Amino acid sequence: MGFGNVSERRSAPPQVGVSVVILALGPRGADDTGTASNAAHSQLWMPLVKRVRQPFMGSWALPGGHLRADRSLEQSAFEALESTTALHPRYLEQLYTFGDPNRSHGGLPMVSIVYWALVEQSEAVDFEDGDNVRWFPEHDLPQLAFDHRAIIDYALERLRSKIEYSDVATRLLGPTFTLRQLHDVYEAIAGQSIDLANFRRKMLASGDLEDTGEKRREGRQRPAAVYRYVPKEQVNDTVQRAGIPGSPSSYAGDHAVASLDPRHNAAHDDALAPLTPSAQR
Amino acid sequence: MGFGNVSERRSAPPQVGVSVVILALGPRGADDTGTASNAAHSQLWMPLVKRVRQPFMGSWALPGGHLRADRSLEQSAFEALESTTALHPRYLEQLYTFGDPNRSHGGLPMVSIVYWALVEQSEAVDFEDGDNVRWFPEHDLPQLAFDHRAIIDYALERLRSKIEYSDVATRLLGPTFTLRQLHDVYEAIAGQSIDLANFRRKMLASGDLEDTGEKRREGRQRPAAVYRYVPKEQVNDTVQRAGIPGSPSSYAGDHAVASLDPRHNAAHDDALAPLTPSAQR
DNA sequence: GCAAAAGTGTTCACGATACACCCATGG
DNA sequence: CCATGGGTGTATCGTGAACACTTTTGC
Repeated sequence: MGFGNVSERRSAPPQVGVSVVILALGPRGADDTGTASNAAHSQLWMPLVKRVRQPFMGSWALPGGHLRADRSLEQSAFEALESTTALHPRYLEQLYTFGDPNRSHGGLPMVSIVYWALVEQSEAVDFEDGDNVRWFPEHDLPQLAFDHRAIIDYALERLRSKIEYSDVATRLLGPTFTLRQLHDVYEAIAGQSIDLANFRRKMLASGDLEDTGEKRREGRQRPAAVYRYVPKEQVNDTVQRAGIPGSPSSYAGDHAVASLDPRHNAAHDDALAPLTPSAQR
Repeated sequence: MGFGNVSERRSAPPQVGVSVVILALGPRGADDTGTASNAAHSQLWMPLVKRVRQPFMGSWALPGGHLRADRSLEQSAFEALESTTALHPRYLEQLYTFGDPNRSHGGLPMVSIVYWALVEQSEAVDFEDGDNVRWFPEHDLPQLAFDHRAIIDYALERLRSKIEYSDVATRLLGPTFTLRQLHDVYEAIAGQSIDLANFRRKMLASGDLEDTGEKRREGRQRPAAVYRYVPKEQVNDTVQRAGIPGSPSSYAGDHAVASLDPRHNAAHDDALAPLTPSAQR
């Protein structure tokens, strides 16, 4: 597969791959090394893989894989995620496509279609490290290969903005949760304290939380009510378009995946596609 | 360039290209055909090109082009835009990457990295149609090739959400404008009437509009003050990352390109990259 | 001076914030 | 019975929507 000469190689299309930023809520108050990060809140953690070839051999990098012509981008992202980390995301959304010619710093030009995923805490609860995959807390990342550091920052930005108008926060928890747990997620993502009383009211007022009737005791005092996320009426025309962002869908069985409107890019926005699509918002 | 057999072709990577959704503000009240669309506001128009090969030969489609390993994605999008329509965008941002295996409906699997662009009204003021390129109003689009209709809808969604927290609206006008002109843009994009008094106050309160001192007469009555968009203080660390969304930059000379935070997608968000980057928000 | 558009003022409803408070539970 | 966290009440503030109003211009 050799190219003829330099100019042919220049006008040739670049290589294309998929990468995934995977995020999970870290253990309560765990700060790993005693870094200066505020130990009050939980932190977001993510798995990274060690590169075994040049360039950036030995550096940590985002899990990734190849594209296949018979798979949707999302499926490719899902497979890359699953094969490298064996995790099952509760949320998966395209983040951005990176293709700057010099992002590979000496390697061949590479276009990366990047997705971001959320997995629930219990999936990674032990934050077990394999041979070539290891979990790192958001505030204590190692040196990263390529432009992966910037990509992660962008994913975190997206998460932070998206938490305000979608249900992404619930995807870091299990299918049911207490208001305090949800509150913790919001604080972890925002990185600052949020008034619990007002938070509670706002969440309940949204109408998207359904009381399961169940009670759960987190600490050693009074048990809290357990809720489930149930998006309100899906006022939506049935215009369904495969692989089109803004069309959310179910995933891996019963895990609904949020959509969003592309504010800011909103903008930007989409959701899982593989299974039964069902619109929202 | 033939592949060996079916299974090889399946696991092979798909073809990759760039496409661009180009939007401009249509002439005042022009409705082309007397369709049922509310003739009160202006409308958004976009140029499409006629396909000259299968699949979808003869259908209208988004302007597009190839990727080159020695160009950034944005540059490739810019070149595709320029070579097919000869337009100079005042805004260019990555929209989304589409790669569903059956979006080509019989053609080879194709991944499209789609950008969206805004050009100012005067650039396309005559909405002149070339041989194979023609302008269409948002509410009177022809049958489109591939999934391009859905892509356009998504671009419009993005524009509509992004207008609320960025300066995209001004990119549909020239460098200076009256509040009424800006108001018209907002109404065209929103598709509904907006209280002019409140709109005026809100815009001025944002602090991003600077009175040029100039006066301009649109109709035949009292001339209006002319403003220029001047983003407030750029409170931003100098962390600059090439090709990373959220980092806006200048373009084609003096045309600054807006950034955004990725709400909704924000999605979703980035801006021009080629020239001197300078952050915002 | 009249029509049309530019530009200002005033009111109201609602949502977000701050913070005081009561209730349920386990030890 | 008391400490801890669950859960509620309430006053205040700022923003956006509605709409009445004044001012400036051209004919």
